[in-house]
Amino acid sequence: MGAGPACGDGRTPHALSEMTTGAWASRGEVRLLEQAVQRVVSEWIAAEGWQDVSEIVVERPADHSHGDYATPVCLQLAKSARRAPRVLAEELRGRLLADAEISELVETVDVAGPGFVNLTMSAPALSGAVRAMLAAGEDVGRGVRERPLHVLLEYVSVNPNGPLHVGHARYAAYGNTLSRIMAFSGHKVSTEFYINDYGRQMEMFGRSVAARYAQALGLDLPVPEDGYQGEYVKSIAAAVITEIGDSMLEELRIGGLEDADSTAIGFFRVRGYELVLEQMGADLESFGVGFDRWFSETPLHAEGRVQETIDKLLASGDAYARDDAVWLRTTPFGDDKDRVLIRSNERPTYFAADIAYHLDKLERGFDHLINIWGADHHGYVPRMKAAVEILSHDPEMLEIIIGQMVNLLEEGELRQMSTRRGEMVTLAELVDAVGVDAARFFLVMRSHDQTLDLDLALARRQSAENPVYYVQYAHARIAGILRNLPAEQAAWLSDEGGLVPAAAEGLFELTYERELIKSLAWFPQLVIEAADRRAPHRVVGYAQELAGLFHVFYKNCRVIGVEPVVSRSRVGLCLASQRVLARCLDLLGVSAPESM
RNA sequence: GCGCCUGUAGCUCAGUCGGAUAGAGCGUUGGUCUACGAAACCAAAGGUCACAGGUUCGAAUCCUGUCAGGCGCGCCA
Repeated sequence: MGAGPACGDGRTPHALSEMTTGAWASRGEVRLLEQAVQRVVSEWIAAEGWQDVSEIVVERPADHSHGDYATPVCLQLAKSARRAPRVLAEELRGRLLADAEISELVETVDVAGPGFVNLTMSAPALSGAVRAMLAAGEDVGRGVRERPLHVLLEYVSVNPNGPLHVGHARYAAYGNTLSRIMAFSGHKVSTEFYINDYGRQMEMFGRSVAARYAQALGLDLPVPEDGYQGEYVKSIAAAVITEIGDSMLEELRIGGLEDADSTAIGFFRVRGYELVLEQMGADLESFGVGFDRWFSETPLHAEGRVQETIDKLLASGDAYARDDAVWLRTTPFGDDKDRVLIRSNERPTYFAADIAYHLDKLERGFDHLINIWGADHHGYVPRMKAAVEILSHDPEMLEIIIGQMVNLLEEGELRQMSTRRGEMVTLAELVDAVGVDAARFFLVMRSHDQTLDLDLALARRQSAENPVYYVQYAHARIAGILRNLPAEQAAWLSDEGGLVPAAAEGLFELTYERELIKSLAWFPQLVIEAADRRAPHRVVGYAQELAGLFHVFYKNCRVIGVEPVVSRSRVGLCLASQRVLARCLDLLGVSAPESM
């Protein structure tokens, strides 16, 4: 796969959706029942000569009375086999029970409903799963890819002309969490912030800083009509004054703000954006978001690389001149119209620089490029994908993830944000209000293509009831339990391998234990799904489910003061639960407290 | 007008690429700490999955149309 014609459904790039398994599973410590069932079914289909089904579904039924695993495959096969689903299900049941591998892992195999085959795990399968998790240690759930990809993930990427607001915070949290998940799932991920430090918006920003600088020194230069009115610009101007005093004032008095190429305006633009960028880096860092590289747009222009890229496109015939401008031929690749690279005033467009940037990415040899953009840029997607396809000849090389917006509410009232008017709630303010953990958890809790309502007043007031604490509490609770184990029991922890026997009387026979183990055993697959579907919010949902199952288990199952074998195995279950919870929180960039 | 995203409980949202009786949190009501952490647990109430057709053994999920909301449709970035 990978080299053939595009066959993706547009939601998952086919290059990334190859079959994979968690490390501890693929090492053979646990033979996943699911895979064994799939094997038996496909052998059966081949033997009978039936038409293959697209995927042999083996799922965890929502209803526990339907067993631990279930497959509806007989319903799908009925037509091709020309036999009643329940008859097929009975035959499959026999085949499953006759299989050496499955019979060991399975307690019961039942035919139910219109033709489902339901399986329940055997005690050895349950204890084997826990033993394998403990053996994997901190790496439990880490994925191994048959073909790991080196992915470049670009996100946040804004004009450095103002503080990051909560909309940016969402993309920062999403992108950072995604990078952690993809890396943990077995890919190699590099992250990058593209600094849009060039162009008209930045010139306007430079003028705005200059105006505030002049004003602070008693020269009445008004901030331009389309300039940046926010208070933070005054702070920047003040910072500049402490650095250079009034040494730029005279030049502003003479030259004013009009000439963008003047040394004064240029100075304020550059110094202003450096200060903003510094703050951005600090804010992101304290938010748990770091980048492998910060890539500045300006050198692409200064070093002539934008022009080189355009020349290359002209030479290949993908670009052409018309109406005093230069255009890129993007329509053959699904765009509505061709796009301008060089304006009739001879200045290159933002798009032209972005192409040069993406050419740079391609030349660095990544297998796959991912950009995360806000919904307000989605109209830009077809031209960018067209450009990368022209450069790479691979329509799937670039994947653009569109994140929907954040609606900021205050007591249910919508608050509009505008960087230019300086009306916004910043990332830093959000973190001050609710803390990093709650902010990150909340921002990735929902699917990225759902607009997110964030009520600041509510978030502030309910901070003690935030769902993040539910998960953190489960982790802290386990830590507390293990910390307070009596000496004899505490000694068990030094021999994790000996905690859970392969089989014993009373071992994991309660529903609470079984449900918890099943959920834990699902984790490696959850990681793969969250990574391949670019869906960090699944990790949140999973962590909540797991925490809930642990709380119920703990409420109903004594860990200490029961049969030694049962007691030891439950300590093992606590330990495995704690590790998986800690890993989930780590993937989300949320702390896993030992106590709270 | 065209394109993208969305429409599921009072509110905010999940829903394992088409599976069995649609779930969670918050909110509401009522229970549970003289054995390991009550930031927890248990129970109750609450649904025309926007609407109408279609595809099939089976649809919240896929297709078509309608309605509603958000975003976009520059030689701005």
